[in-house]
Amino acid sequence: MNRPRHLHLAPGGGSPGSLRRPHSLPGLLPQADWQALLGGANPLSPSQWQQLDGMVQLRRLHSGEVVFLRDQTAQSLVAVCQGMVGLGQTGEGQQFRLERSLAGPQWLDLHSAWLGELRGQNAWALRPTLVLDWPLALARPWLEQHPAALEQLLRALAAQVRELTVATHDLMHKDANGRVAAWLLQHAGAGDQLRLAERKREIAAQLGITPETLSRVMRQLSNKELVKVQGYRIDLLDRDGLQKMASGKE
Amino acid sequence: MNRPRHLHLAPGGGSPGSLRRPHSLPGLLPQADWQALLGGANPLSPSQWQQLDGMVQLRRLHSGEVVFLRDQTAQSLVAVCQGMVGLGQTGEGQQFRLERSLAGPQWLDLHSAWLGELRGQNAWALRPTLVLDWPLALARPWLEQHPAALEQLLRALAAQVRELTVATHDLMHKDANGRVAAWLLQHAGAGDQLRLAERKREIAAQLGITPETLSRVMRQLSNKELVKVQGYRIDLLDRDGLQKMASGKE
DNA sequence: CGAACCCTTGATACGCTTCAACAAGAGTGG
DNA sequence: CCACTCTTGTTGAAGCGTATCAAGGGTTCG
Repeated sequence: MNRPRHLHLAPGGGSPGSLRRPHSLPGLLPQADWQALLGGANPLSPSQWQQLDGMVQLRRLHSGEVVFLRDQTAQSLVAVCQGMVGLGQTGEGQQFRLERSLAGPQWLDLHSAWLGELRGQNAWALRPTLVLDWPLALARPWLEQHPAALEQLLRALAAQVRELTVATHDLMHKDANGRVAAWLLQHAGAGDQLRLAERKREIAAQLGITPETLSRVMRQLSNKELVKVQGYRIDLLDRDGLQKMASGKE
Repeated sequence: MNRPRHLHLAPGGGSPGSLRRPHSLPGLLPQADWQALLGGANPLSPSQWQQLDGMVQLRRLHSGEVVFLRDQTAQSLVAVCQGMVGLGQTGEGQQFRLERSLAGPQWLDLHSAWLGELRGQNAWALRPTLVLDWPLALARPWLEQHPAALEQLLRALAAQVRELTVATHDLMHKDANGRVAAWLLQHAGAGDQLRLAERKREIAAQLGITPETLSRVMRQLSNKELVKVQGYRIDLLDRDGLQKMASGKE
């Protein structure tokens, strides 16, 4: 009912292979990474893995397919095991507008089911993706027997609160330059090189700006020799300068 | 080190009494409302109340006093028992910039301590306030013995995720008119009348706009006869019109 | 009374969006 | 192989929305 009709191929320019969208689902071995989702520091036992596998439902999704819709009642915890999922509202004309994207393995919607509310956002696969549904009716009693896992779930929820708090702060108080600079620093991690894993328009959407503005900002950063842009490959030339820009100064 | 020196009296106009800021702390009986914070549906027993009271530290704060600072390591769960607390970052010149305000009884910072990180935001009393600190080192073992309470905590965290998600969405996709309209509808609840419990500049800050813009938007709404403004008292005249404006249409 | 605070209103400036056009890459079908 | 289409990113010109700066009125406090 929605988005991509064909989705030939992804970006021009450097066009990293990771962005290609084949019609057939590649080797997504249908397996959940429970250690990443629930384990944390203390490892889970093989029997626990088995119990968990028995409770969940796995779905392999093509690029563009719906994970859930915002007016559906939430009765399960949802995670993306592999691939990438977009979260957002419906804009004009039934089209999805991206607000956030999550790469697996990561929890996708932990909060709605606990509140017994609607999902609140639409979720759809941004590329071939493996998604996990864990009905809360099964999860709740299991978690009561495994407080360590429950605490890990709580930690994941806490991390989301932190991320969203930062996001609202940036939207309120940073201009486009600052948000882009902050995004670059965050996604570069330790290294000074970074390869964009999403289309630029998707990055722009998550920063709350238009693709045109992102393009102009990148050129501006490039002119100031803060970064070097080659298609989807970006080198950070001046971290201090970027940091200053991300702080809103200058 | 910061904000109000005197804070004579609050707003002009209608000037609701709830906004006055006396120098002496009125009758804040130093008691935590555990039922609201941890109970939820199932009631807590008197012995549990006692245990909890023994673990926490209560602080009575004057208007403007600091609850915590953003570069402090979080080792406790913090809640507002009574009064009102502002959350935000430090702007230029060591001044606090409000981003969110929470009225008691409500959890203030549930997430930082679980992550073992810094607070990330400053928190200060917006009026005489009773604040609760619950060291995580004590809370964690107690919660393992009381899974129902832990689940309630998780629910509170989930509610914060939902709120923040809505906030980021609004900041990304709604203009000032839409955000104000949405705010009015949310805070009016069922009734068509609503009395502002904060200064207008604080409301504006939470909406990510300047006080000037808020004033202009209110006049615009008033001219369209969507609302009737009398100082700090606001009557909603046309909920459908406001809803339409909040949706971004028109 | 003056001082301090708040809200309001007006004029101006700036940032970003919108609209439009263009180039490049990649599939499609002749 | 070509032209054709559809995508993405880029660049430019115009316009809207909001911030900024400045001034004035209202209220409370000392």
